[in-house]
Amino acid sequence: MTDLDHRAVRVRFAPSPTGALHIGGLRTALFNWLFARRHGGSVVLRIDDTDRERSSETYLRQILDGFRWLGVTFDEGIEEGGPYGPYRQSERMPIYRQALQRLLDDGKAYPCYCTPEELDASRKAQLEAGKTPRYAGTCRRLTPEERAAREAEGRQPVYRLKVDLDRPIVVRDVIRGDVSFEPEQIDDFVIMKSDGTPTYHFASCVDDAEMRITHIIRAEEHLSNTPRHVVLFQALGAPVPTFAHVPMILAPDRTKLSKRHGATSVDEFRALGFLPEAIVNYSLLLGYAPDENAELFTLDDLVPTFELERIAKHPAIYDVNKLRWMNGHYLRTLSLRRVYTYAEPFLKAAGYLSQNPGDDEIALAMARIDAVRERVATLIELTDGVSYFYRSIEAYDETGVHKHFKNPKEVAERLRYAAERLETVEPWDLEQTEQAYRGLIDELGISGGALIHPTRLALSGRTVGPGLFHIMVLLGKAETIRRLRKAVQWLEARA
RNA sequence: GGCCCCAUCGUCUAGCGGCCUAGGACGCCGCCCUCUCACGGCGGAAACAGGGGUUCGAGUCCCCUUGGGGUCACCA
Repeated sequence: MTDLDHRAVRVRFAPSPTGALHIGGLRTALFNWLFARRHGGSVVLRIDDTDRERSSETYLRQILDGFRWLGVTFDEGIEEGGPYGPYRQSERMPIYRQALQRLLDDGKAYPCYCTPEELDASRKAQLEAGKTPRYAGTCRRLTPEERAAREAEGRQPVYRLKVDLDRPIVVRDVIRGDVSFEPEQIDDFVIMKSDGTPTYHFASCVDDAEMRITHIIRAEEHLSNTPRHVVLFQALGAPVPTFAHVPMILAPDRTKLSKRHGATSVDEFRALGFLPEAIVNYSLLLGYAPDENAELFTLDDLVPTFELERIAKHPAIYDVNKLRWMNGHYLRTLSLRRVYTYAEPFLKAAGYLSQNPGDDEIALAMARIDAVRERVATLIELTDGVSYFYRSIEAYDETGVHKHFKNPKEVAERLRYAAERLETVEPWDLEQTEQAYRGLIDELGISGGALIHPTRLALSGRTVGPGLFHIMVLLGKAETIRRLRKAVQWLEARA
């Protein structure tokens, strides 16, 4: 183990492409990345796709694409290559077979012909008796004749690791300290399935050994499996890596994250209009506290001081509310250019932007985004927030009508004056429009709100939004006046 | 059920024996700013799961209880 300390740090993130990359997986990947960067080591992205049934190329693409979007990079992996490839377990079958053969030759593994039914029955019985189910070891004691007989029957065996322990297995975990497991907890477990593919435990350990992984940073759900892995590394004659089991992220109902909990995957958050900066920052904040009170940070900020020891031991429940707040924070503090880039696909999808917007179109969009971004939390809301700049108003907000279009006749008259007054405004900017309005308000001897609120409703259809004169400028003179007149008509029809 | 991990405001957390009448953030409530909504600023309510020890002294160490989570597959 001490020889590990002298080797360059090598960590891996090994997702199984059987589902989307969720926020917990992302955080684990980020911890790996941070640890590698902190110690000048390498991160490898390995794909655990030994389950051919459930693995899909679609999920794999999604995961890869998600990391790209988030700006998370790997040093070795299925796309970047590297000296320890292939990095896809489905392409490493010969390696597992060789590893098994070595174990067989050393007498450390043996074929097992028990049927699933037999095993199941035995397991159930033990479970009911309140014991940890263990494989009885029947096939371990098979004579060559018995073995040959079963082969002759055409039975395809699984292969089990021969586990003989005379003392507890101690897992050295950086986050939790030493965790000890009694020998009777670990039986002769299966390492190769009857179809010739390795089990997760086997593939994972063989690869970690072959790829010279020094630290295994993964989710806590694997802690209970770890003594098996320790035994496997030893059987393979490989150094045992240092472990760090990071706590899980739970849904608000305190159970494991799943589809029924709404958005939990990176893709979903992305579609909902969350920014990479916020997703990365927030997921890290769940269980990691860099400094006393630091909450807003980037991945790079964390590198110089990152320590696995600072990761929380207890599971965290994620809170969309705080993510929303954080997203809003990035929406209003990131450069306008960047926010525009993130918003662009949303605006295009809504039909507000053309497929290849010109400079003027982009400049106007940016100005509109800038006016709205400090009052929204997501890109979806941002898109909604600028909607009335791009399409005419289909309806006036109901409570707004109640409040500001209360006396149709009176309001119509005021808005007509306003339209007339605005005709004369030149240049059409913040100062001139406001001056014109203030003047009119004075002349009419009314409160500012009495003219401003109905105008906002007339121009945007809403009661909330950017400052009124900002709206006017961003809408343009002609459109502002057109909407005012339209409101006048609407009001007169109701007077 | 066996085994393993965990336990500070509703949520994320700071705290590694005295600096804690427990700090910060989100959310919530008030006030200020103000043409609305936000943003921002100021203030407030809100937690050491319970019980035993150890110690001059325990949120911090130990034990038990309770609670939560994980794991016990030819799934990863």
